[in-house]
Amino acid sequence: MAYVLQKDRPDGISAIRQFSELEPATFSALQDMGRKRRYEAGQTISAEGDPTTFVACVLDGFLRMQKTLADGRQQIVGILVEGDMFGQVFSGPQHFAIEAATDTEICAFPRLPFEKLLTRSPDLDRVLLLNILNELDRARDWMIVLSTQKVCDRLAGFLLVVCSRFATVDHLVTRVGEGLEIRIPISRADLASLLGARAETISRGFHTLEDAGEISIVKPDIIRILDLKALAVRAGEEDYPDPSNLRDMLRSVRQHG
Amino acid sequence: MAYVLQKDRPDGISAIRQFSELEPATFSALQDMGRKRRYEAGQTISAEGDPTTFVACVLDGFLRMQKTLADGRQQIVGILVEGDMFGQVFSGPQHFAIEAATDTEICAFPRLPFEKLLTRSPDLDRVLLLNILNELDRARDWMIVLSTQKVCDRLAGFLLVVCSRFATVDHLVTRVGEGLEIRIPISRADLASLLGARAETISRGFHTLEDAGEISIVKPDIIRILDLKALAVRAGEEDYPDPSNLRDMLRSVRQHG
DNA sequence: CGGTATTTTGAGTATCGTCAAGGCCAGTGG
DNA sequence: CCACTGGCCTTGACGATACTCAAAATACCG
Repeated sequence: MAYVLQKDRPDGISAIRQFSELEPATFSALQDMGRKRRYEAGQTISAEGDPTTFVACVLDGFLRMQKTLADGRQQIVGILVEGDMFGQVFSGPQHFAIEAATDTEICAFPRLPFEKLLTRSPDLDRVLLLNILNELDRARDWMIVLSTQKVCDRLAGFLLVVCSRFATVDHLVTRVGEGLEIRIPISRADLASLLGARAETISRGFHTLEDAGEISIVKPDIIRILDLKALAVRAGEEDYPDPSNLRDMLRSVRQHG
Repeated sequence: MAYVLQKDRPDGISAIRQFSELEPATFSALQDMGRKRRYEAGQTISAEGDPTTFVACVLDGFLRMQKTLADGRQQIVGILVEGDMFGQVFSGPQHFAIEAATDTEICAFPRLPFEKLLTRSPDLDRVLLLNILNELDRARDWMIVLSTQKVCDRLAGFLLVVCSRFATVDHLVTRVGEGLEIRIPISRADLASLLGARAETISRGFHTLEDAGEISIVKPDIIRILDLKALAVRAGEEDYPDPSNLRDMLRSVRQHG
């Protein structure tokens, strides 16, 4: 398995902003124990119920966190993007399977050395705590999105989440003139699973939003946002424009088009 | 506001199992800074967007974590029970309001002293980390429950969650002969909000489950479980009987009836 | 340019939300 | 002791929404 070094960004964990705040000693210890791994779209990185042998950090690509239901359906409970960590620390086996949704690169740390480093590095402990708090926030935001009754409203919520949280990731969100253009990195079927609906309904939902003049479907996976406010209303966002989100959004999204 | 001491359990944070693992110095520092507070059902403990001035731990009762949507509806994203902590550490204002669902007693720690203690007490840091990881697990379990299509299936998932996670709380779950009897501590309306449905639909769902012979509605808030396996299948639990859950369940539920 | 996977569209059915009315229970006051 | 009241739960009828299954259209890839 040959590693292809990416020239346009720092190598390995240096690319992850949150690790740059670590003390040099901790950082280099982490760097020494980390091993890069690549996975192709569709590969399983960690199965449900596996004892966790490593803690990892996503460098590039998109991962699905999912659970297999009794009837065989796969329910997606979250998407992992660059900078996200997974593999439970201090806990037993994982409750969810991790699969590559696209080609993916991660940095894996063997669990025991990592925990050992953790106990003597308050700075790493802090980074981890913040990471988990962030995860928790996202999980709850997701619950709000999922709590919406109509599928188009969930779609609106999804688009807003991508705008705010995934804005800094890859080139998912770009500014095109007045509006924003979003690339949806996963298939309709995955999106349907994520939003608790069927692919057909997702499709209809997108076209409903388009007919309402709130978005424009450039290509199936490229959505242009025409009326951010209308989407926010659909999603039930009380405080539009969400100050923190919008600030993040505008700070991180540079003029690309 | 007179505090009524409860005689059948240790006072204050001593009652919370997870704190008993702290080192004595940390524990007593925590005990010194903690202040008990009581709230009546319906009172708001912390509003959405409030800057968090304290971190707290639930001693008794049930709290709602909720968000007010644009249309004024209240969406519940979680229930807090004894031992749960809330009030974000190291983060900005809260994203959700905290309200008392029943009469409630909490122990509040002023935020700054708490964080100060936290930075010099790795044991407290560990407890907090575990608490947050636990929260994250629960949030994801909820997402699985919410991802179910039909409301009766979500109800089934809810009942299982109560059995596993809330088994140790108060006297919510008791064994009655062969089966389990569950007390539902919140109203139909709250339950509906939690499960993303209407109170009417929740009612119909319970009666559908009763007609199917899987539960028996003893009183509106007392549900007897007749067919745990059928509920698990509805909820999409692949691995019935869920080993960890069932073990917890049987370990913690003593013969009461 | 063809073959495959994905997305979209269509028609029929099941489920849920909505609105309105009725029933149950506890607390209150006669 | 009983009637009254208010809150909550339940039931019924109808419209809206989403799921299912099937087929067509489009995009993707060599």
